[in-house]
Amino acid sequence: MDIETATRQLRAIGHDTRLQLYRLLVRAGPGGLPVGEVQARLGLPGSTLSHHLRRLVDTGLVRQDRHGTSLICTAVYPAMQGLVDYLAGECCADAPDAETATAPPERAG
Amino acid sequence: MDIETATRQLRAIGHDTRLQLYRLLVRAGPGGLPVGEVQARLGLPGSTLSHHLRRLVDTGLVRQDRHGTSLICTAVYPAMQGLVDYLAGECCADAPDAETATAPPERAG
DNA sequence: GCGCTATTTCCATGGATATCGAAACAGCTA
DNA sequence: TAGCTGTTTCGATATCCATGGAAATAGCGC
Repeated sequence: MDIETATRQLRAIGHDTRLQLYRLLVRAGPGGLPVGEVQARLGLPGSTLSHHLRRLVDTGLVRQDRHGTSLICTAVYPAMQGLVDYLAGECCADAPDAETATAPPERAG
Repeated sequence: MDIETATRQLRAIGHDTRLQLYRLLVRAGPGGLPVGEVQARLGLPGSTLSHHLRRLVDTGLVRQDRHGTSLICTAVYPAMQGLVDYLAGECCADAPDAETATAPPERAG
């Protein structure tokens, strides 16, 4: 997990509609949901939804698989897990001794 | 932690410069760093840095305290902890049974 | 191939963000 | 008060982002 990937994923879910969308897919479970179903539940125009979905897919947080004419959207759990792990490990250590314990030596300075 | 706060915080760190900035403050520990020191380390113009810092302070991820003429910036650990907790709990449960545990009845089917 | 449903791309528009120089402001010291 | 250092606000510009209607594409069944 590099910092660039992290920021892109963070920005992807840093939007009300997209976070709701992602939550919906997470709760739908491994079976996922077709785009049309998501559209019906969130009440969004197709083009807008497609735009947001693309963003999530693009950053690896969501996967899409064809199933007939429908496109099934599924939350990619490991991706979010990796992001949470990154935040907790790299950024969220609640003590400065993390520098000597888990954090790599400061490269920037 | 409501979804609106979550998205705002996510968007705040969903930016390369701001995530680097936040990491820097986390690694600096509870003692924090003055703005000038951060500016020197990241090599940013003061106005740009101030803009980003304001964003982080505004969302509660960073705190600022006067110390003479310097302004000490400190990472607010509980804020990030809350965000990580929210992501892990609300969004990152790898099973649909989260619906029966915490989810509202949006289970239209 | 034709028609049907599901989904995306195209295009335009309005709004938010990022950037940074210049000037203003805050607090200390003499 | 004058002057110094540290930090923010002002102002302007370029860029990215969000939104959604209309047209195009993808796959299925006949």
